[in-house]
Amino acid sequence: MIRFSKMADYGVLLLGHFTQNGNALVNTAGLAEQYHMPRTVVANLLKEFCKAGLLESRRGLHGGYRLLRAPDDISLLDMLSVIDGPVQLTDCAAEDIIHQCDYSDVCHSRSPMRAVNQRIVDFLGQMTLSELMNDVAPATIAPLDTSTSTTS
Amino acid sequence: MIRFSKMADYGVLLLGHFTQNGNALVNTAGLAEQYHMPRTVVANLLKEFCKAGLLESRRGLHGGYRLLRAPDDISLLDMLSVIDGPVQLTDCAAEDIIHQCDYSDVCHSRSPMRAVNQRIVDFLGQMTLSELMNDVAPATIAPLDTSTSTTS
DNA sequence: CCCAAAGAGGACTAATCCAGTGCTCTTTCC
DNA sequence: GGAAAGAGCACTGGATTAGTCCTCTTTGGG
Ligand code: FES
Ligand code: FES
Repeated sequence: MIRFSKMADYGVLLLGHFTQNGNALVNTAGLAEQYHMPRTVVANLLKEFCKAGLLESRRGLHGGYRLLRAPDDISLLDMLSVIDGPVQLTDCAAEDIIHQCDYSDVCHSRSPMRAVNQRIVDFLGQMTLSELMNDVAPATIAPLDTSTSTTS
Repeated sequence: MIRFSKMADYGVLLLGHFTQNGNALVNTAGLAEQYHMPRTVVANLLKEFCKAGLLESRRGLHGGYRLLRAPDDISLLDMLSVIDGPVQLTDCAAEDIIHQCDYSDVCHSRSPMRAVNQRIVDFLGQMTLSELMNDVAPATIAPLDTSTSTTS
């Protein structure tokens, strides 16, 4: 089954919460209780988002987290990248891979696969946190264009 | 890292090979050698594709596999489904899930997430094996449409 | 001034999943 | 009848992931 990690699910849920709280500070314990998730898991996730610059934190008594960027300036890709790392559907899908993989001599789909990967990355990058919370329908992903070359 | 399984990579590579061989029978040992993959792995993959109706097999001496459907009638989604199972980016992304997940009471992104999932499924479903072998550029994935509802 | 509440930063563990292996059975051809 | 090839499983070792735990720092309040 092709799936984001469970942590990513949690992460989206939690970040979603911050869009509903203005810029008030929200603490780990409260979130863990409200979303019935393990406290430690929530703590780890928020720490990661904080390091990645999606949230800002306030330590000490009455501390907590709040969004650092606007909900429509945070993409699904941003969130996923923090937790699941880059979208790299196949080994040689990474944009910056120059050195060929073990199968480059016999593989004829390197370039199309990279293009597929890029389409999905772009799509996830266009999907914002606000849209995720607003029940909108995502755009469709256009099929491959068999004559134009839009990627490297 | 968000990734298809390694087996899926192998699978695409192998199916790709069949597009270049007309309808000649190709056997496991030969493929394994040519693609320097473990014989057992190739065998397992081809068996799966065969069960799924993408390949047909001929047993016995001089047996082997060949494509059962035309290369432009086999989508990337077909191949991935056989090996990695359904694309279900989050637990509640499955189309047929009626019963709500553990977080449905606090989650506001169920519907958009399912739509995201569906867009990706559609995209993978449009990508054919021929296109994968022809170095074409995949279509773009259009951004979310915030007014129209194109999904359930 | 000291304590409690909260985040920071790691390391760690248990359980799950996946890639790869192995074996036996059946089919087919010569 | 024997060898080559696929069918059908069940299994294992290693990697990955979910979740835990502990200690340190920061902050505010009494
Ligand atoms: S699998 Fe790496 S070049 Fe195709
Ligand atoms: S996570 Fe299941 S309803 Fe949103």
